[in-house]
Amino acid sequence: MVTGNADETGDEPPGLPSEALQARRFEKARVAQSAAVLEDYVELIDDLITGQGEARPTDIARRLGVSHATAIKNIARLKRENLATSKLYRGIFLTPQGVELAARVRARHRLVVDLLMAVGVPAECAELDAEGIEHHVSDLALASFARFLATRNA
Amino acid sequence: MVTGNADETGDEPPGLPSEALQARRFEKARVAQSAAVLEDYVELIDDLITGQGEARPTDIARRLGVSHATAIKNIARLKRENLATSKLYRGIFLTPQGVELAARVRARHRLVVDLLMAVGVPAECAELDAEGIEHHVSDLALASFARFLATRNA
DNA sequence: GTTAAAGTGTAGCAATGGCTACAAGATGTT
DNA sequence: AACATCTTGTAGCCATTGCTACACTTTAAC
Repeated sequence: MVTGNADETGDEPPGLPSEALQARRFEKARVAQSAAVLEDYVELIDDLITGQGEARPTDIARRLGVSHATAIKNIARLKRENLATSKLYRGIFLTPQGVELAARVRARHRLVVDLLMAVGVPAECAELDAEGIEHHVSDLALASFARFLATRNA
Repeated sequence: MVTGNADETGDEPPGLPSEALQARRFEKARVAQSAAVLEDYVELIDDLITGQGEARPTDIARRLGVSHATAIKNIARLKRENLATSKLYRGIFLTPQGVELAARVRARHRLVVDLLMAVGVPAECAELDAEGIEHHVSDLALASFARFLATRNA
Protein backbone atom coordinates (compact mmCIF):
# COMPACT_ATOMS: atom_id res chain seq x y z
CA MET A 1 0.00 0.00 0.00
CA VAL A 2 1.50 3.27 -1.04
CA THR A 3 -0.82 5.77 0.62
CA GLY A 4 -1.57 5.82 4.30
CA ASN A 5 -4.77 4.13 5.40
CA ALA A 6 -6.05 7.24 7.17
CA ASP A 7 -8.25 9.33 4.86
CA GLU A 8 -6.12 12.32 4.15
CA THR A 9 -8.41 15.30 4.35
CA GLY A 10 -6.78 17.76 2.05
CA ASP A 11 -3.20 16.65 1.51
CA GLU A 12 -3.10 14.64 -1.69
CA PRO A 13 0.21 15.53 -3.26
CA PRO A 14 2.03 12.77 -1.31
CA GLY A 15 -0.11 10.09 -2.96
CA LEU A 16 -3.63 9.24 -3.96
CA PRO A 17 -6.70 9.46 -1.77
CA SER A 18 -7.53 6.23 0.03
CA GLU A 19 -9.41 3.63 -1.94
CA ALA A 20 -12.46 3.89 0.27
CA LEU A 21 -12.64 7.66 0.05
CA GLN A 22 -12.20 7.71 -3.69
CA ALA A 23 -14.77 4.96 -4.18
CA ARG A 24 -17.27 6.95 -2.11
CA ARG A 25 -16.78 9.98 -4.36
CA PHE A 26 -17.48 8.03 -7.51
CA GLU A 27 -20.42 6.32 -5.86
CA LYS A 28 -21.93 9.67 -5.01
CA ALA A 29 -21.50 10.88 -8.58
CA ARG A 30 -23.23 7.74 -9.89
CA VAL A 31 -26.17 8.17 -7.56
CA ALA A 32 -26.53 11.81 -8.52
CA GLN A 33 -26.51 10.87 -12.17
CA SER A 34 -29.26 8.35 -11.65
CA ALA A 35 -31.43 11.07 -10.10
CA ALA A 36 -30.63 13.57 -12.84
CA VAL A 37 -33.15 12.24 -15.32
CA LEU A 38 -35.96 12.39 -12.79
CA GLU A 39 -35.01 15.90 -11.82
CA ASP A 40 -34.90 17.15 -15.38
CA TYR A 41 -38.29 15.72 -16.20
CA VAL A 42 -39.93 16.98 -13.03
CA GLU A 43 -38.60 20.47 -13.47
CA LEU A 44 -39.64 20.58 -17.10
CA ILE A 45 -43.13 19.28 -16.37
CA ASP A 46 -43.56 21.90 -13.69
CA ASP A 47 -42.37 24.60 -16.10
CA LEU A 48 -44.80 23.46 -18.77
CA ILE A 49 -47.75 23.30 -16.41
CA THR A 50 -46.94 26.76 -15.08
CA GLY A 51 -46.22 28.27 -18.46
CA GLN A 52 -48.74 26.55 -20.68
CA GLY A 53 -51.32 25.07 -18.35
CA GLU A 54 -50.46 21.49 -19.22
CA ALA A 55 -47.57 19.12 -19.83
CA ARG A 56 -48.06 16.74 -22.75
CA PRO A 57 -45.64 13.92 -23.48
CA THR A 58 -44.92 15.29 -26.95
CA ASP A 59 -44.02 18.74 -25.63
CA ILE A 60 -41.78 17.17 -23.02
CA ALA A 61 -40.09 15.04 -25.66
CA ARG A 62 -39.51 17.99 -27.96
CA ARG A 63 -38.01 20.13 -25.21
CA LEU A 64 -35.73 17.37 -24.05
CA GLY A 65 -34.72 16.58 -27.59
CA VAL A 66 -35.74 12.92 -27.39
CA SER A 67 -38.38 10.82 -29.11
CA HIS A 68 -41.84 10.78 -27.60
CA ALA A 69 -41.42 7.08 -26.88
CA THR A 70 -38.36 7.80 -24.75
CA ALA A 71 -40.19 10.55 -22.91
CA ILE A 72 -43.13 8.30 -22.15
CA LYS A 73 -40.85 5.58 -20.88
CA ASN A 74 -39.09 7.97 -18.52
CA ILE A 75 -42.40 9.41 -17.39
CA ALA A 76 -43.35 5.86 -16.47
CA ARG A 77 -40.37 5.87 -14.13
CA LEU A 78 -41.58 9.15 -12.59
CA LYS A 79 -44.90 7.45 -11.89
CA ARG A 80 -43.16 4.43 -10.36
CA GLU A 81 -41.32 6.78 -8.03
CA ASN A 82 -44.46 8.66 -7.07
CA LEU A 83 -43.38 11.92 -8.62
CA ALA A 84 -46.00 12.16 -11.34
CA THR A 85 -49.36 10.85 -12.44
CA SER A 86 -51.17 10.90 -15.75
CA LYS A 87 -54.68 10.38 -16.96
CA LEU A 88 -54.83 8.65 -20.29
CA TYR A 89 -54.59 11.23 -23.07
CA ARG A 90 -54.90 14.00 -20.48
CA GLY A 91 -51.32 15.10 -19.90
CA ILE A 92 -48.88 14.64 -17.06
CA PHE A 93 -49.31 15.94 -13.53
CA LEU A 94 -46.95 16.14 -10.58
CA THR A 95 -47.66 14.64 -7.21
CA PRO A 96 -46.99 16.78 -4.13
CA GLN A 97 -43.57 15.13 -3.92
CA GLY A 98 -43.01 15.98 -7.56
CA VAL A 99 -43.94 19.61 -7.01
CA GLU A 100 -41.64 19.81 -4.03
CA LEU A 101 -38.78 18.25 -5.98
CA ALA A 102 -39.39 20.62 -8.88
CA ALA A 103 -39.18 23.61 -6.58
CA ARG A 104 -35.92 22.42 -5.08
CA VAL A 105 -34.46 21.66 -8.48
CA ARG A 106 -35.43 25.02 -9.91
CA ALA A 107 -33.98 26.92 -6.96
CA ARG A 108 -30.76 24.95 -7.27
CA HIS A 109 -30.59 25.60 -10.99
CA ARG A 110 -30.94 29.34 -10.53
CA LEU A 111 -28.34 29.41 -7.81
CA VAL A 112 -25.86 27.50 -9.96
CA VAL A 113 -26.44 29.80 -12.91
CA ASP A 114 -26.08 32.88 -10.72
CA LEU A 115 -22.85 31.61 -9.24
CA LEU A 116 -21.39 30.80 -12.64
CA MET A 117 -22.21 34.28 -13.85
CA ALA A 118 -20.83 35.82 -10.67
CA VAL A 119 -17.43 34.29 -11.38
CA GLY A 120 -17.49 35.56 -14.94
CA VAL A 121 -19.10 32.84 -17.05
CA PRO A 122 -21.21 34.39 -19.85
CA ALA A 123 -24.95 34.03 -19.29
CA GLU A 124 -25.61 31.72 -22.21
CA CYS A 125 -22.73 29.44 -21.28
CA ALA A 126 -23.81 29.45 -17.65
CA GLU A 127 -27.26 28.20 -18.61
CA LEU A 128 -25.77 25.55 -20.86
CA ASP A 129 -23.28 24.22 -18.32
CA ALA A 130 -25.67 24.46 -15.40
CA GLU A 131 -27.92 21.89 -17.06
CA GLY A 132 -25.29 19.24 -16.39
CA ILE A 133 -23.63 20.69 -13.30
CA GLU A 134 -26.68 21.25 -11.14
CA HIS A 135 -27.30 17.57 -10.46
CA HIS A 136 -23.95 17.24 -8.73
CA VAL A 137 -24.00 20.23 -6.41
CA SER A 138 -24.54 19.21 -2.81
CA ASP A 139 -26.65 21.15 -0.35
CA LEU A 140 -23.54 22.20 1.49
CA ALA A 141 -21.97 23.62 -1.67
CA LEU A 142 -25.27 25.26 -2.53
CA ALA A 143 -25.32 27.03 0.83
CA SER A 144 -21.77 28.20 0.18
CA PHE A 145 -22.86 29.56 -3.18
CA ALA A 146 -25.68 31.50 -1.58
CA ARG A 147 -23.38 32.96 1.04
CA PHE A 148 -20.83 33.92 -1.59
CA LEU A 149 -23.45 35.67 -3.70
CA ALA A 150 -24.91 37.44 -0.70
CA THR A 151 -21.63 38.89 0.54
CA ARG A 152 -20.71 39.77 -3.00
CA ASN A 153 -23.87 41.72 -3.68
CA ALA A 154 -23.77 43.44 -0.30
CA MET B 1 -47.26 28.69 -29.29
CA VAL B 2 -46.82 30.59 -26.08
CA THR B 3 -43.18 31.64 -26.27
CA GLY B 4 -41.66 33.60 -29.08
CA ASN B 5 -39.79 31.63 -31.71
CA ALA B 6 -36.65 33.76 -31.42
CA ASP B 7 -34.17 32.26 -28.95
CA GLU B 8 -34.37 34.62 -26.04
CA THR B 9 -30.79 35.08 -24.80
CA GLY B 10 -31.23 35.81 -21.15
CA ASP B 11 -34.83 36.88 -20.58
CA GLU B 12 -36.75 33.84 -19.46
CA PRO B 13 -39.28 35.15 -16.97
CA PRO B 14 -41.78 35.91 -19.78
CA GLY B 15 -41.89 32.26 -20.82
CA LEU B 16 -39.73 29.24 -21.46
CA PRO B 17 -36.65 29.02 -23.63
CA SER B 18 -37.37 27.90 -27.18
CA GLU B 19 -37.76 24.18 -27.73
CA ALA B 20 -34.67 24.00 -29.92
CA LEU B 21 -32.47 25.84 -27.44
CA GLN B 22 -33.64 23.80 -24.50
CA ALA B 23 -33.23 20.55 -26.42
CA ARG B 24 -29.66 21.53 -27.29
CA ARG B 25 -28.87 22.07 -23.61
CA PHE B 26 -30.10 18.65 -22.61
CA GLU B 27 -28.35 17.09 -25.56
CA LYS B 28 -25.08 18.60 -24.44
CA ALA B 29 -25.54 17.29 -20.93
CA ARG B 30 -26.24 13.80 -22.27
CA VAL B 31 -23.11 13.82 -24.42
CA ALA B 32 -21.01 15.02 -21.49
CA GLN B 33 -22.39 12.23 -19.35
CA SER B 34 -21.48 9.63 -21.92
CA ALA B 35 -17.88 10.87 -21.88
CA ALA B 36 -17.74 11.03 -18.10
CA VAL B 37 -17.01 7.34 -17.59
CA LEU B 38 -14.14 7.42 -20.07
CA GLU B 39 -12.71 10.50 -18.40
CA ASP B 40 -12.89 9.02 -14.93
CA TYR B 41 -11.16 5.83 -15.97
CA VAL B 42 -8.45 7.59 -17.95
CA GLU B 43 -7.65 9.98 -15.15
CA LEU B 44 -7.57 7.21 -12.59
CA ILE B 45 -5.35 5.01 -14.73
CA ASP B 46 -2.95 7.87 -15.22
CA ASP B 47 -2.93 8.54 -11.47
CA LEU B 48 -2.22 4.91 -10.72
CA ILE B 49 0.59 4.65 -13.26
CA THR B 50 2.15 7.83 -11.93
CA GLY B 51 1.68 6.97 -8.28
CA GLN B 52 2.22 3.23 -8.24
CA GLY B 53 3.98 2.45 -11.49
CA GLU B 54 1.11 0.40 -12.88
CA ALA B 55 -2.65 0.30 -13.24
CA ARG B 56 -4.21 -3.10 -12.62
CA PRO B 57 -7.87 -3.78 -13.30
CA THR B 58 -8.44 -4.79 -9.70
CA ASP B 59 -6.99 -1.56 -8.34
CA ILE B 60 -9.08 0.44 -10.77
CA ALA B 61 -12.19 -1.43 -9.72
CA ARG B 62 -11.53 -0.93 -6.03
CA ARG B 63 -10.92 2.78 -6.43
CA LEU B 64 -14.03 3.28 -8.49
CA GLY B 65 -16.04 1.20 -6.08
CA VAL B 66 -17.25 -1.26 -8.75
CA SER B 67 -16.70 -4.95 -9.34
CA HIS B 68 -13.64 -5.96 -11.31
CA ALA B 69 -15.91 -7.29 -14.03
CA THR B 70 -17.46 -3.88 -14.49
CA ALA B 71 -14.05 -2.25 -14.58
CA ILE B 72 -12.79 -4.66 -17.21
CA LYS B 73 -15.86 -4.08 -19.34
CA ASN B 74 -15.39 -0.32 -19.23
CA ILE B 75 -11.70 -0.68 -19.92
CA ALA B 76 -12.71 -2.59 -23.03
CA ARG B 77 -14.59 0.51 -24.08
CA LEU B 78 -11.47 2.62 -23.50
CA LYS B 79 -9.61 0.29 -25.85
CA ARG B 80 -12.36 0.52 -28.46
CA GLU B 81 -12.02 4.30 -28.33
CA ASN B 82 -8.24 4.19 -28.60
CA LEU B 83 -7.60 5.63 -25.18
CA ALA B 84 -5.95 2.62 -23.59
CA THR B 85 -4.22 -0.66 -24.32
CA SER B 86 -3.45 -3.66 -22.21
CA LYS B 87 -1.14 -6.61 -22.37
CA LEU B 88 -2.66 -9.73 -20.93
CA TYR B 89 -1.99 -9.85 -17.19
CA ARG B 90 0.31 -6.87 -17.55
CA GLY B 91 -1.86 -3.96 -16.51
CA ILE B 92 -3.50 -1.12 -18.40
CA PHE B 93 -1.66 1.54 -20.36
CA LEU B 94 -2.80 4.77 -21.91
CA THR B 95 -2.35 5.64 -25.56
CA PRO B 96 -1.01 9.12 -26.40
CA GLN B 97 -4.62 10.23 -26.79
CA GLY B 98 -5.37 8.73 -23.39
CA VAL B 99 -2.47 10.56 -21.78
CA GLU B 100 -3.55 13.79 -23.36
CA LEU B 101 -7.12 13.34 -22.19
CA ALA B 102 -5.94 12.47 -18.69
CA ALA B 103 -3.91 15.67 -18.52
CA ARG B 104 -6.86 17.76 -19.62
CA VAL B 105 -9.20 16.04 -17.19
CA ARG B 106 -6.85 16.45 -14.28
CA ALA B 107 -6.28 20.14 -14.98
CA ARG B 108 -10.00 20.64 -15.22
CA HIS B 109 -10.62 18.77 -11.99
CA ARG B 110 -8.14 20.91 -10.09
CA LEU B 111 -9.58 24.11 -11.50
CA VAL B 112 -13.09 23.12 -10.51
CA VAL B 113 -11.99 22.21 -6.99
CA ASP B 114 -10.07 25.46 -6.65
CA LEU B 115 -13.02 27.48 -7.80
CA LEU B 116 -15.41 25.75 -5.43
CA MET B 117 -13.07 26.43 -2.54
CA ALA B 118 -12.61 30.03 -3.66
CA VAL B 119 -16.33 30.64 -3.30
CA GLY B 120 -16.38 29.11 0.14
CA VAL B 121 -17.07 25.41 -0.34
CA PRO B 122 -15.16 23.32 2.23
CA ALA B 123 -12.25 21.38 0.76
CA GLU B 124 -13.67 17.93 1.37
CA CYS B 125 -17.02 18.86 -0.11
CA ALA B 126 -15.35 20.54 -3.05
CA GLU B 127 -13.52 17.33 -3.91
CA LEU B 128 -16.69 15.31 -3.55
CA ASP B 129 -18.85 17.55 -5.70
CA ALA B 130 -16.15 18.17 -8.28
CA GLU B 131 -16.19 14.49 -9.16
CA GLY B 132 -19.59 14.90 -10.72
CA ILE B 133 -19.43 18.53 -11.76
CA GLU B 134 -16.20 18.50 -13.71
CA HIS B 135 -17.60 16.57 -16.64
CA HIS B 136 -20.07 19.32 -17.37
CA VAL B 137 -17.84 22.37 -17.27
CA SER B 138 -17.17 23.74 -20.73
CA ASP B 139 -13.84 25.16 -21.86
CA LEU B 140 -15.34 28.63 -21.86
CA ALA B 141 -16.50 28.31 -18.26
CA LEU B 142 -13.13 26.84 -17.36
CA ALA B 143 -11.37 29.86 -18.78
CA SER B 144 -13.68 32.08 -16.77
CA PHE B 145 -12.82 30.12 -13.64
CA ALA B 146 -9.11 30.60 -14.28
CA ARG B 147 -9.55 34.32 -14.81
CA PHE B 148 -11.62 34.63 -11.66
CA LEU B 149 -9.05 32.80 -9.58
CA ALA B 150 -6.18 34.84 -11.06
CA THR B 151 -7.73 38.23 -10.33
CA ARG B 152 -8.77 37.02 -6.91
CA ASN B 153 -5.31 35.90 -5.91
CA ALA B 154 -3.70 39.04 -7.32
C1' DG C 1 -69.96 11.58 -40.57
C1' DT C 2 -65.68 10.68 -42.67
C1' DT C 3 -61.16 11.46 -43.14
C1' DA C 4 -56.64 13.31 -42.18
C1' DA C 5 -53.51 14.86 -38.82
C1' DA C 6 -51.53 14.96 -34.49
C1' DG C 7 -50.85 12.93 -30.18
C1' DT C 8 -50.33 8.82 -27.25
C1' DG C 9 -49.02 4.36 -26.10
C1' DT C 10 -46.66 -0.33 -26.79
C1' DA C 11 -43.15 -3.47 -28.56
C1' DG C 12 -38.79 -4.59 -29.63
C1' DC C 13 -33.81 -3.39 -30.51
C1' DA C 14 -29.08 -1.43 -29.15
C1' DA C 15 -25.62 0.48 -26.11
C1' DT C 16 -24.12 1.40 -21.25
C1' DG C 17 -22.90 0.17 -16.90
C1' DG C 18 -24.02 -2.14 -12.85
C1' DC C 19 -23.90 -7.15 -10.80
C1' DT C 20 -22.78 -12.41 -9.66
C1' DA C 21 -20.83 -16.68 -10.96
C1' DC C 22 -17.57 -19.35 -13.03
C1' DA C 23 -13.08 -20.40 -15.43
C1' DA C 24 -8.38 -19.81 -16.05
C1' DG C 25 -3.76 -17.64 -15.43
C1' DA C 26 -0.17 -15.89 -12.10
C1' DT C 27 1.97 -15.88 -7.69
C1' DG C 28 3.58 -17.21 -3.32
C1' DT C 29 3.95 -20.65 0.51
C1' DT C 30 5.01 -24.83 2.13
C1' DA D 1 5.74 -29.98 -6.89
C1' DA D 2 1.36 -28.92 -4.81
C1' DC D 3 -1.56 -26.06 -2.94
C1' DA D 4 -3.95 -21.83 -1.78
C1' DT D 5 -4.76 -17.26 -3.02
C1' DC D 6 -5.07 -13.37 -5.72
C1' DT D 7 -5.83 -11.50 -10.20
C1' DT D 8 -7.80 -11.56 -14.60
C1' DG D 9 -11.01 -12.61 -17.93
C1' DT D 10 -15.65 -14.32 -19.73
C1' DA D 11 -20.59 -15.16 -19.65
C1' DG D 12 -24.98 -13.98 -18.58
C1' DC D 13 -28.30 -11.30 -15.98
C1' DC D 14 -30.78 -6.74 -14.91
C1' DA D 15 -31.98 -1.72 -15.30
C1' DT D 16 -31.62 2.52 -17.74
C1' DT D 17 -32.19 5.41 -21.67
C1' DG D 18 -31.81 6.09 -26.25
C1' DC D 19 -34.17 4.65 -30.91
C1' DT D 20 -37.73 3.07 -34.78
C1' DA D 21 -41.92 0.93 -36.06
C1' DC D 22 -46.57 0.01 -35.42
C1' DA D 23 -51.22 0.55 -33.32
C1' DC D 24 -54.64 3.19 -31.33
C1' DT D 25 -57.17 7.64 -29.70
C1' DT D 26 -58.24 12.23 -30.04
C1' DT D 27 -58.81 16.28 -32.48
C1' DA D 28 -59.59 19.03 -36.25
C1' DA D 29 -61.07 19.78 -41.13
C1' DC D 30 -64.06 19.06 -44.58
